Amino acid sequence: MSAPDEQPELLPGMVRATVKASQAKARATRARTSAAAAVAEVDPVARVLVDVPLAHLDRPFDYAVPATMDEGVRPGVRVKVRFAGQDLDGLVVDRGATSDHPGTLAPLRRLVSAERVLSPEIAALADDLAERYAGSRADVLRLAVPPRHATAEKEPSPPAPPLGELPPAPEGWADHPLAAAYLRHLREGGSPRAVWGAVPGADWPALVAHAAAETYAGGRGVLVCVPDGKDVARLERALVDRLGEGHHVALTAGRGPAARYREFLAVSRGARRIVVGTRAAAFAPVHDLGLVVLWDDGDDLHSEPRAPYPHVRETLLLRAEREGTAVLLGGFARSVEAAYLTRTGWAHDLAPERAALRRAVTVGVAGATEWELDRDPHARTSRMPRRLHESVGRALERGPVLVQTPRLGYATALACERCREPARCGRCRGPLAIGGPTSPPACRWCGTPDEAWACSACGHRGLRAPVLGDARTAEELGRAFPGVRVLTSSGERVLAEVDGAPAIVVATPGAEPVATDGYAAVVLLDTWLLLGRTDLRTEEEALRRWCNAVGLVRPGGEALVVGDPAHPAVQALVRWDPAGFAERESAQRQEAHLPPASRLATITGEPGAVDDAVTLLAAPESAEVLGPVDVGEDECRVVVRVPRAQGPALSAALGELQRVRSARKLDAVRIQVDPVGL
DNA sequence: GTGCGAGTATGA
DNA sequence: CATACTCGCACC
Repeated sequence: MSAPDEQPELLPGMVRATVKASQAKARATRARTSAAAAVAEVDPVARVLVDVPLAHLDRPFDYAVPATMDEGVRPGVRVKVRFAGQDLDGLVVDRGATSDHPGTLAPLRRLVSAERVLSPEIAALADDLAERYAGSRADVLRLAVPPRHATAEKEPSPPAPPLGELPPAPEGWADHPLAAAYLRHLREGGSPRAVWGAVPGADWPALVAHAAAETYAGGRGVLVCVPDGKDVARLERALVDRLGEGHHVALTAGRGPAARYREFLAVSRGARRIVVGTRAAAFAPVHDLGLVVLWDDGDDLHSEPRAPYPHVRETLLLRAEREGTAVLLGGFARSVEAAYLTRTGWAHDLAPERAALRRAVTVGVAGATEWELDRDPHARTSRMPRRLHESVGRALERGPVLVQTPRLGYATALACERCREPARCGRCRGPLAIGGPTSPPACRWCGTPDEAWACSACGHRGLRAPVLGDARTAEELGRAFPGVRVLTSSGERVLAEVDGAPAIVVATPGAEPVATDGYAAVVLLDTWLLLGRTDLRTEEEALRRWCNAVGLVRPGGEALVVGDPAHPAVQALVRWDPAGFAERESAQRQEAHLPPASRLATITGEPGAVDDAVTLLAAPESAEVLGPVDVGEDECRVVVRVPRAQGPALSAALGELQRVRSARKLDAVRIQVDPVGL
């Protein structure tokens, strides 16, 4: 903050005068026993982001820096300030000689700690994200800066050891023609951006660790975000294999506040410059950030459930642009958003060679339709057609077999027992579901019970709950393959890893254990169930889950899909073409004015408040307002949609709306920009 | 959100 | 005219 040339000495002097006046006034009016503290000689003004939940107060406020705190008050430190009659937490974002505030400045109440927990980069990121998601900086900062732990803060953060000789590079990158150039750029300090489609069976943690090591060896920091703790553990092991101990930290939820803060400090102090973690790690203040990596960006664990609901992909891409870093967006599957990045040329496509894919896995479809499956005597007991049963039997001689089955209760809708036609309400066509063990099936939309249901397609009167769940599946498979070890991994009891011995491993999507040397075969059961949902991302999400399971196969292994070979998502899996699928999906969404070619936002709340908000919203000309629709709990929701180019204008309008509503004390509405599930 | 001053209602 | 209350707005 430097004074303009034409007023060299004037501004600082003015501020000092103002501050002194404020102290005089405070003395006079309150007649405190102790004299008001002197103010710092140089840069007596601290700009502070105060932790207030109100949108219209979401901006820095200026405070006078007492001389006693002169040393410690620097950008990024925590302070306590008097604000609207209460003592609140704040973060110093800047210090300067002058203030724009016309009144007198209150002094900082207390310097909580001289530890600089908010770097300028993360402060800027919080600005970007608050703007983008129409939320407040305070909310973003609550996600970005972990709670202080005084004991952990007293401990020093030992520096990372010198980088030793690196082991030979893993082979997997050779399957991607562009990878060598990409990795070279990383090492040389460049900022290449790529969307990477991993080959099934690839040891992706080793490949990510290699990319991280190249960047690190070139003198820069790395940030890797993965969906869950299981992936963090895998990546940690890969990083240690590659670089040795002590070069990275893991930032995950559920490791306790002390550990969390200790690891955060190791990063903010620059003692560690490689970070791997789950979504909270996206905010890690890595020094000299050179590369951000996001694995499986389609996993909805990357979507933050707390306001303002930022998505890790968005957070990392904003950082990459602002901090000029390289980007690696990897996965076995490809999200529509990732496809959009390659389509617009924002990122390169680090696609695998066709030949490598052919070597990696053979995907076959078994049991053409569920109808056929039902007529097959084998399928009666195991939901597996004979051909599949034989393949699994053979694969079991070579190693473990993964069987993916949809989670119990994943789809609660009922279907015709005979032809699998989804059961629909006779009145409103909504899905029928079982309310409880004794109640008759009822419509999930209008609530009408239907005791005399008959299938509209075949006239059959029997209903089946389509999901059998992993426990039942495991039991059936145990009977079908006597003497074979059957393990399950789902829900509360998730296995991280299984050994190479023959076993049937039944897992729900996302809970698949890694096999030490990969699975001899991967079987996908009940694929029609994952496709039975009706939301926007059903097919993309189903394909993602299948690809992630098939990704665990050992090189040269096989995958078997029980499903409809004519379905586009099943075809994309068989041909292993998630990129092409995402590309087509992306084009379709563009035609239908859906994200990512459009930007959507939802406004949710009491009907009156939502209605009011829509009236108040100064949306861009091109905006469409859809709804409101009832979403239960006396709440309703509208969707606002604009072409992507108008996205920033929509965000700005929504932000302004929140500030106006907060200032006028109107009933709160919840705003979500680009919500994942719609 | 809280605190405060202006403005309005109410009553001795 | 004194006191009690609501309303609106600033909050550094």
